[in-house]
Amino acid sequence: MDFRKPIKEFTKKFDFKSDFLFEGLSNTEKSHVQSLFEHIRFKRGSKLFYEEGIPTGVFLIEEGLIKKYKTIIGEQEQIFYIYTNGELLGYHALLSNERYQDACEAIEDTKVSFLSKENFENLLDEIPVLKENLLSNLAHEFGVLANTIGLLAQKTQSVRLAVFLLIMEEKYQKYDGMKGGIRLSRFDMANLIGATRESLGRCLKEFKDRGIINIESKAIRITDYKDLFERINNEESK
Amino acid sequence: MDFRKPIKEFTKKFDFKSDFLFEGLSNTEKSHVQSLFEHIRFKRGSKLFYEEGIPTGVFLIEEGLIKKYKTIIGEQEQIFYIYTNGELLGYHALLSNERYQDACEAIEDTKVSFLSKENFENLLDEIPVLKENLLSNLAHEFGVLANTIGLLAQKTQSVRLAVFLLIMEEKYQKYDGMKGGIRLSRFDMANLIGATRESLGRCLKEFKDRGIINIESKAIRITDYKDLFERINNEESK
DNA sequence: GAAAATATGTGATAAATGTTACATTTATAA
DNA sequence: TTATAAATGTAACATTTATCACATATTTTC
Repeated sequence: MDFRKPIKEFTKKFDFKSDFLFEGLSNTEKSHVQSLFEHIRFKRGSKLFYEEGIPTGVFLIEEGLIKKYKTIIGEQEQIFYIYTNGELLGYHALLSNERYQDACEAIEDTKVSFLSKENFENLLDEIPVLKENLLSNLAHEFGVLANTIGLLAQKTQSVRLAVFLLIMEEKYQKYDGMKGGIRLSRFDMANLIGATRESLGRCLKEFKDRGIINIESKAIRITDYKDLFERINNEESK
Repeated sequence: MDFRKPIKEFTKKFDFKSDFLFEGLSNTEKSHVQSLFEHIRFKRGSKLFYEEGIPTGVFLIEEGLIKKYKTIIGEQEQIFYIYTNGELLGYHALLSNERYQDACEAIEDTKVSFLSKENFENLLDEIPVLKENLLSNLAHEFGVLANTIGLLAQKTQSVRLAVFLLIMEEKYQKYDGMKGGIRLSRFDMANLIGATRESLGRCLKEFKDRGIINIESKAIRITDYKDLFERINNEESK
């Protein structure tokens, strides 16, 4: 039995799906949008924007992997989303006329198409369907974050890890076809699932010992999708 | 020293602030909006709408307390927001032309002003500032949910409880001036902070024994704001 | 390429949290 | 009102997770 389909169905709940934003545009409109893009590269570790920074425009990821995070309470940072190829980011601040409320940093070398604030706002006026799409996307994102809250509030670490492995596998699949496996830093990974680095390590080791995943020099590959998926669905909560 | 101000500053991070939605409207517009409202009551325990239900309109809470929750994975439900007086709810599904993605249930007797889907959509067309306000509010809500994710991912149960006590105190303040204290069921409270009912009970007891809160027949009152607030800010994370 | 800094792995231990089981209180319905 | 159900409190115990203290890679910098 193939678990790809039910897994995809499941991971959808944690996907912003912002790649549908340009759906419903005519070809003329699409190429108009295309013509306004400016292509920029970000090296691994560099930031696309900072918390409290003044919004400059939006970024469409051509190829890359980007973490979105924000400061909670003291100085602790929390990653709450990973973007990859085809996703649009940076529009929240523009839509609400506020400063950036979170930060974005490339966790792999990234190519983006940049659209300046001015061009973006013009486009929104010229192409009404774009504004509609953005609105429905914002509403959809609301559900994704709610699902994440539920996951963190109700599931044990190993289930949380199982979920994020499935999510990250798809992200890396889109990013580079999983050529080099999942290569998130252990810090980022622990942060994502709300665990300490050490606990995450132990969880990973257990998965490895059980033959669920394969780890070679940090790169993780899933070998037993069935186990991960059943673990998520069957395992009782906290 | 009064802790009210810094506490308010802090709890803002967990507040949807949807009560600003009608700001910027002229008096004529305001009374036009008013005229379209239909007044409805919901008894404690009754639902305003269900997950997967077809959106009928939006609800402005006149007086009440409402929990928003959704089903995560199996049949487990997760509460991720509590609405009170002055807040508008139910517009996500309308804006995205989807079914309701979550459910809302009155946890205290509630009076709402209901605006039908049709009237709501007409208003959005007639009063552009309303659409702008909704958009910025959606972007703001995004940040609130991200903060909640960080709280659940990084803080211990007792810190999470401290935060929710401060939040809930303000909600009840708006609802009935804290006349009867915080009266959330232990189930809902445990669900909100991502704990079991028993662990929550222990935490509450500890707070009570330390003189931080007062409990009389389920109703909770905060007696030591300073302690709660410092607990949140000083206590190291998980 | 060597040295320093950073990231990762691991084990012992402590602390936090969940589980089970049952008593007690409070709400609900007949 | 009484009977019944639901919610809450509590304690012993099991499990999960965090902390601490290092050893060992792996990267980065000069």
